[in-house]
Amino acid sequence: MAERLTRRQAELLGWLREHAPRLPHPPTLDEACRGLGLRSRGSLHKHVQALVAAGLLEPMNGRQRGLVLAAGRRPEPTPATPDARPTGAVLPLLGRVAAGRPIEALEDDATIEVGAEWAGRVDHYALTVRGDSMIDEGIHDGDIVVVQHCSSARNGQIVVALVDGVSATLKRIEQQYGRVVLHPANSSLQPLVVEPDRVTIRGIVKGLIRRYG
Amino acid sequence: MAERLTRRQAELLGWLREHAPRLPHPPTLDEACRGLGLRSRGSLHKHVQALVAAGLLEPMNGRQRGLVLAAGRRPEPTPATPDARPTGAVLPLLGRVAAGRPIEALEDDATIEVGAEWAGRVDHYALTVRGDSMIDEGIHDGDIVVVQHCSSARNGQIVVALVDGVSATLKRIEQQYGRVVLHPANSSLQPLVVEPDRVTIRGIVKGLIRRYG
DNA sequence: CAAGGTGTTCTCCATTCGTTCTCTGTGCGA
DNA sequence: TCGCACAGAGAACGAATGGAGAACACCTTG
Repeated sequence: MAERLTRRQAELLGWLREHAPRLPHPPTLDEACRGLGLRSRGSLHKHVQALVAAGLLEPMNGRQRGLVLAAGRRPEPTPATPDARPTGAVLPLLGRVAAGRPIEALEDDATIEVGAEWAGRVDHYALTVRGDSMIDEGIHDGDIVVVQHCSSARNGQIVVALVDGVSATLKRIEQQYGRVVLHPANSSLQPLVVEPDRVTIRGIVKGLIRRYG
Repeated sequence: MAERLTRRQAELLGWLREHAPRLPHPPTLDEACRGLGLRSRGSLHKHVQALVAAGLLEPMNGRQRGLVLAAGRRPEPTPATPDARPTGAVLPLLGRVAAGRPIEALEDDATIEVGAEWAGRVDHYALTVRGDSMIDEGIHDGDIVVVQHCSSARNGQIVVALVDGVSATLKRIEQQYGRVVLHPANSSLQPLVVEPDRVTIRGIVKGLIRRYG
C-alpha cells in the first residue's frame, strides 16, 4: 500500500487535483487523456487503477464520469515529490495599491502564501495591484507584489509611495536634489514631481506573483 | 442512495434550482424538457425519478406541476478541497525558455521554491524566461514562469510551444481551423503561423514569479 | 361528453465510456 | 544480454447513459 507513485500516476493525480474542482462534472477517461496528452483510454486506465488501489481515487465501478478524487480520509500528503519539506511563508495581504488612491484595506487577516524565499521576512507584506500604472514594468492589474516595509529607497527601485499622506501608488522612484520624481511605467501617465517632504515611502517592491487562469 | 448523480441529472437539478424560484408555478415536465433541450417527456421523467430517489425532488405521485425541489434538508455540502496545506512546494527548474531557441537544460536537480498554491502539482515545473518576446504580457527577461505540463491548451493561453520539435518559445496560442498562430507579446515581433502538426505544446503558463534586487 | 394537457410506463435505439486485452517500445539493473 | 517495470497505442466488448416516441391513465375544462 505504501507503494510509491510512478511519474505518470503522479501526473494524473496532479491533473485531477488541478482540474476536477473546476469542472462541472467529473471528467471522463478521454478527457483526462487529452489533459495529459494521451491517446489511449486503455493506457490511462492502468494509471487510474493504480491510484484507486492506492486509495487516492474513488473506485469507478463502471460508473461513467467516475474519475473522482478520494475523500480526504487518506492523509497521504502528496507523495510524488520526495521534497525536503520547504515550508512556505505566509505574508499578510494588506490590501490593494493603485494609482491615485490610498491602499484599500482588505478584510482583516487576509494572507497569501508565498514561496519559501520570503520565509522569515517579518518586514514584508503583500499587496494586490489595481490598475495599469506600472504595466510597462510588467506589473499588471491583479498581480500581487511582495513589499518590504521600508522608509527609504534607492533610485530606480519600485516603491509604494504616499504623496501628502494619501494616494498610495506604485512608482519607480528617482530622488534628485530637492525633489522626487515618481515615474509610472505607463506611457499614458505623467511622472509626478514633488518635494521630498511630501513623499512617504511605505515599502520597496521585492517580488511579484501572478497566476494565470 | 449514496449514488452519485449523472451529468444529466445534475443538469436537471441545476436547471430547477435556477428557474423554479422565479416561476409562478412549479414547471411541468414539458417545460423542463424545453429548458434542457429535450423532446421527450419520457426521457426527462427518468431523470426526475432518479432525483426523487436521491431525495432531491419531492415525489410527484401523479400530481400535475409536481416538479418541486425537496425541502432543503439536503444541503449537499460542496466537498471542496479537504487540504489546507500551509507548506510551500518545490518545483523542478528545468531550464530557460526563450524565443528561437530550445529549452536549455540546466544542471540537473535545480529547483525553485514557490508558494504553497503550487504544492502537490507534480505536473508543474518552472522555467527561467530569457528574452523579451512576451514583454507586452508583463513577462520579462529573468522572470520565472510556472508551467503546467500539458499537451493542449485553450486559445489565449500562454504556452511553451515547440515548433518542428525545436525552438521552445513562450507564446500566446490561437488555434484556428487548420493552423495555429503563436503570438509573441512584443510589438517588434511577428506572430508565427504554422500547421497544427508542427506545433507541440509543452505546457501552459500558470504563474509568474519575479524578484527585484 | 369530448378535447387537450400532463404524468407514467414502455420499448427501441445511439452514443459514450469504462474495462480488458494484446502488442510495442524504452530504460534500467542484474 | 535478459528480465522487468513503466508507458503507450489501439481494438474490442459490454455496461451505463441519454434520448425518442408511442401508448395509456388521469385530470381539468369547455
